[in-house]
Amino acid sequence: MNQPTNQTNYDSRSYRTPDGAPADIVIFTITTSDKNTVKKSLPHRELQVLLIERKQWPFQGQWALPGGFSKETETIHESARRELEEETGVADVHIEYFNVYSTPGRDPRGWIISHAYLALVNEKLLDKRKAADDAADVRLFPVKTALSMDLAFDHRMILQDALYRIQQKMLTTTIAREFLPEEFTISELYQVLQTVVPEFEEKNFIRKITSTQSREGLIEEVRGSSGELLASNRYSQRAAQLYRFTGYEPRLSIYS
Amino acid sequence: MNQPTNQTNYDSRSYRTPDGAPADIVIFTITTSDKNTVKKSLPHRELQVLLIERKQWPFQGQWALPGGFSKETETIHESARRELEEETGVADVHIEYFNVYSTPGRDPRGWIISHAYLALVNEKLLDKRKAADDAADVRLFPVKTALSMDLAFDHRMILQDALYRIQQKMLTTTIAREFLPEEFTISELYQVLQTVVPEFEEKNFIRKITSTQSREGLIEEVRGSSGELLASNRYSQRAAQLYRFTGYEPRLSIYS
DNA sequence: AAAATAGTGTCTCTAAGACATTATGTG
DNA sequence: CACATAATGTCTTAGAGACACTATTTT
Repeated sequence: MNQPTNQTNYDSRSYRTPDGAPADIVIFTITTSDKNTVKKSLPHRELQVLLIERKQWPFQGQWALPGGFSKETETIHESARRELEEETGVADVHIEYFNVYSTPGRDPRGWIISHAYLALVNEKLLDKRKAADDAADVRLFPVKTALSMDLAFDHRMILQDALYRIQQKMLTTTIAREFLPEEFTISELYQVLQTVVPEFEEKNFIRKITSTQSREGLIEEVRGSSGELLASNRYSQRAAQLYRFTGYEPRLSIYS
Repeated sequence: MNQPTNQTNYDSRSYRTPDGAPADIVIFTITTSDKNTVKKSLPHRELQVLLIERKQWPFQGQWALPGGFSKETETIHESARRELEEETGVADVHIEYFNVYSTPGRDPRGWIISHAYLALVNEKLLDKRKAADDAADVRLFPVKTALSMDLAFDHRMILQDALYRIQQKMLTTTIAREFLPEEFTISELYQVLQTVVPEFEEKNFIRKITSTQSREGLIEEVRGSSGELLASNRYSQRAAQLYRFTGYEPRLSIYS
């Protein structure tokens, strides 16, 4: 690309250069499964991560984060999105960059600098893929389980860092929406938050989240065509008010 | 490093590999200069960024962020710290990674993936360096000025992203401490916040920051050996109470 | 009626926010 | 005494936090 003329004495070949710049992706989803209770009840939810079993050296037979080498003609971000689509069959989901891993020796193939992304994929979207190729070498694991496994490379650390990041983001942004349908009940939202951040606990959550002044329109009631409030009884006998995110993202500050 | 034996058919030389993985560093500082008022007064503060003038192709003669290629034997983080120390003469300051830049063609020297760090350096620490080598090719620029300049590579965008990040962090963490002495007055803290985030405005700032319950020990009064409160009259006739950060970092949440 | 979730009533306490007022010490 | 910053007084409003209580619908 536009090589200048006075390229006096620069030659990249005179330096040792990296052997690759892959993107690795921590793909999170939340699975839901019905509790077998007498009545309708809230489902059991669990935070899962997608792993693939390596077929070749190095770390053959071990589980690893999906990922792949980026090409000269794309940004690493594009590489990550491509990889995500290959593994899950979905595009246009939340994907964000969070760290780089470059400890010497982290990859026996050479000097390989890994760029770690995290993606949040709604279970609904993953289901399609599952039907298509139910390969035994691509599986969802509960995050807790994955963290106790002997993963390839430094992927355990990457997963740990990703978990920390998603927990932080879950409480400070509205990414919880990625795990929810467009319209959801307060209980669903609360469950999702608790699934990702087990320590999160707010008594009177419904009170806080719906108080007008402070939350100032983070979520809003869903109304029908004639303005009446809409509710759902997916999870309970008594129908619950449906809400949706408004698109408003509060700015947080420790000084106000 | 520990090459396994069954390295069946992997050869990194069969792929196109990157030509370098540098770290670029956005070094922020806040300069203070006395206003010429009749009485003692708060100084004028300005957010500055350190730039260096390029001596070679490419972008010869243009200003750029300090940075350098990372080596195979170090992490990129170590590379960034090394670079920071070379340019400023200081170690052990706040430095954090924030993004990667990999748009094809961003560097005419080839496929070069830049890792962007931001560092916060106290003006006091930079002064030492200034005396040592006052090279005209290393200078502080007000951030606003730097953003209007034609910087080398995609450094304008990197600077823009770094500014956004530091503004966010300034309000959600206690990094303001990096720009303050150990012991500071409420006005100093407020000034630093406003210097980095001009939109930040809190009437009754002193009330909020010192109210016990909500801030719950973010800062604390400085006391002398016999327990008496210590104050400073650096900036005013009436001495102001000195405070220090406690080390406590509040966890923020939009849901509570 | 019991189960399971949804939502309200009510109370106390304390912070938020606004704004005027007072305090301090020196050129 | 005027200047420039520091800090308090006072008032209103409203949320936070806790917990008991009521509501809804199906098996």
